Amino acid sequence: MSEIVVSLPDGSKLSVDRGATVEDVAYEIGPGLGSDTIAGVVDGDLVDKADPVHDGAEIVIVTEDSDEYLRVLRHSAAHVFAQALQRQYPDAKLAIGPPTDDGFYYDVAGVDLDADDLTDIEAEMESILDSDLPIEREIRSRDAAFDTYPDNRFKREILEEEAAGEDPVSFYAQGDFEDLCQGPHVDSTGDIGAVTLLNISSAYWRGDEDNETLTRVYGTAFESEADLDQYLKRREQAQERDHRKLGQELDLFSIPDVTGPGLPLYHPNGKRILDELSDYARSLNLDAGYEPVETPHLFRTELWKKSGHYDNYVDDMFLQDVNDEEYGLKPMNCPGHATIFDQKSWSYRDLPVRYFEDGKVYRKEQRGELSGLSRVWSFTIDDGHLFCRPEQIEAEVNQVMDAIREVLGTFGLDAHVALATRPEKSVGGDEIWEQAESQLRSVLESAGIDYDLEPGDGAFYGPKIDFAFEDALGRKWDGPTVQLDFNMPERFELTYTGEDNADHRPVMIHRALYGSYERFFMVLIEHFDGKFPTWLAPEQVRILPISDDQLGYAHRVKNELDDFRVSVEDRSWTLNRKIRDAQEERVPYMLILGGDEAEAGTVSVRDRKERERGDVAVEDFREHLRSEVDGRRLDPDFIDE
RNA sequence: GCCUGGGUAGCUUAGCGGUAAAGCGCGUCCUUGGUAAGGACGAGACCCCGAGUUCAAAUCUCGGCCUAGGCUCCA
Repeated sequence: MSEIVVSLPDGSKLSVDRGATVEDVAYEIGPGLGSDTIAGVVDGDLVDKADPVHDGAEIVIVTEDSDEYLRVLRHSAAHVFAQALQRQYPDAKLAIGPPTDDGFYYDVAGVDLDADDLTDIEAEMESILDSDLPIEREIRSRDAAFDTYPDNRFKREILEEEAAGEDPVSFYAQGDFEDLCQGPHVDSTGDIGAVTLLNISSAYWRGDEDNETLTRVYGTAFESEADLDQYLKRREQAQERDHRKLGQELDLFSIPDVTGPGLPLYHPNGKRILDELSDYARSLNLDAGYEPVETPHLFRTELWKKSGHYDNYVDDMFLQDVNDEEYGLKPMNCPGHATIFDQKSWSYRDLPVRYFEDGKVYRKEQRGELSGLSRVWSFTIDDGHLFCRPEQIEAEVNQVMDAIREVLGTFGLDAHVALATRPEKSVGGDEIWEQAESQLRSVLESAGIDYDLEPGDGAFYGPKIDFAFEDALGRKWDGPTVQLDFNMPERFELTYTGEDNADHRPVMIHRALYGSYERFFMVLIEHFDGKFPTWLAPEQVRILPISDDQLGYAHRVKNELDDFRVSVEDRSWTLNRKIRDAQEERVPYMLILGGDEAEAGTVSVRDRKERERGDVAVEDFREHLRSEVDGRRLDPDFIDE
């Protein structure tokens, strides 16, 4: 019998018989591993342990201790859901039910479910786990597979497309249930320690909005009840951090019905934070050689016809007739900035030219997409555009990346970085695209940044580097960005005079350090759980007199701290009550003043981390505050010292 | 835009055919307190909007608006 060679995670090679399965490989490595094998990863794909391996394959053996094991277990949990559903709703048509990053879902048709029904299904699932049904792989011919699903067009479609040409195909069976499936699965339903169904929603068949809508049930599963409880607890805590909830509780912003959807109102507390963010971005931009500009909110649509946005996005623009002429609220700031650039002639010596503006834009996003501050109709971009010579791209992008990384560092934020390259429909020649993409890649690599390559995901006008943040519920949102643009300079016929005294086309770079203030604010609220660093906190210090007798002294202390956002608590409450209120509002520092302090001319400091220090000179506290705020430090650290 | 839930005092929610209830917040008074809720009294609601069913609608039906979770989209 001939042999083939496979490679293992530690880089070693192993010879096995041709036709060997994943499980055979595991036994070859060691009998203990062989018997523990649940599944395998072959060339990056999760497969059943009974799948054959091929010559040169990279093999990872999956056991109960592997990272992939939870995925396998959740896939099996999806089958258990389907089994339970079919028992209670025999007419339900199963479509597809894969594992996800933190659970599974199953899309089904032909049932009318609501959230209350999930309880019963869950109970049925529990009983399937208790029955500890063996999960067995069955190989069936194509014809037999089609016969299994005489009236389930989803499964038939999967056989025709995903499993095109496969014969035989695999099924997995457990008790009274079977499902067309590639696997892998755990050995028995009893191996699934804990399951729960989380919510019910809908999805288009194959994610195409022209297709029918299926009912999607989300759930998750773990090896043990304890793991599940921990997950549910963490999920609950995350919901407590939701920026919409905190925005309400901390009086930061609101989006009332009367103002229209996706049109947020910033209250004084929220606006103070936005102003600090804006000042910070402005100082970074000024240091980096940007010049502030300002453009109006309303323009002739002429401008967007010229930029090309009108053709592509007219349905998402807010338009208005003025004296029989069409105007529109700006959906982008770049055409305005390009037009400023175009108002005079430039020498190559002047480049790069860099403009920035906190520019409010208006986009009529799909109604179902609006969500708190994450996706809105009116938002402000910390928008910068720079115009440079092609050979300056790398240096400029580098500078922008440095600024973005400084911002992330200041807030202690993590972001996913992606390089998005040329899409199918694009403008600009091959040469400039290749040059630009390689410059972006070289910036990322020389900075040692981990990034995902997203081929074909660039804008039609140029490649880009995007930074994405996760919200409290684990959803990803785009934030800071650097985008090259070969289109706009062309459309606006922007030029500069080169050394050769001829006209040349500049490259335009769009960049934002935050993305939009709205979304960045959302990220910060959730990231800090409302406990903003002192420099951002709407109220930095609250003075709590123990009784009304100290009110006079409290106001004198406030005056000594008038560089900062300080208030005096003058409600006639007990000290405990005052502390509780300040604590719940996440005020970084409380100064507690009683008779002793008033007499000594000192203050007693408590921070929101519940640490205290008495007998502090106001002067010392003020100096500390100055350095903490100017240093944009993350946590109140007076009491660390 | 699509699917499924939901909209009741400033906030969080209960009530689900007989015109409204609680906690917090707010106001007044008492209390003047030493590191996370002192007490009493009081004010506060076109029960999202419009139409329909009914002797009677916050409650049932339909439409609209807003909202939540997905899906689709995102210059």
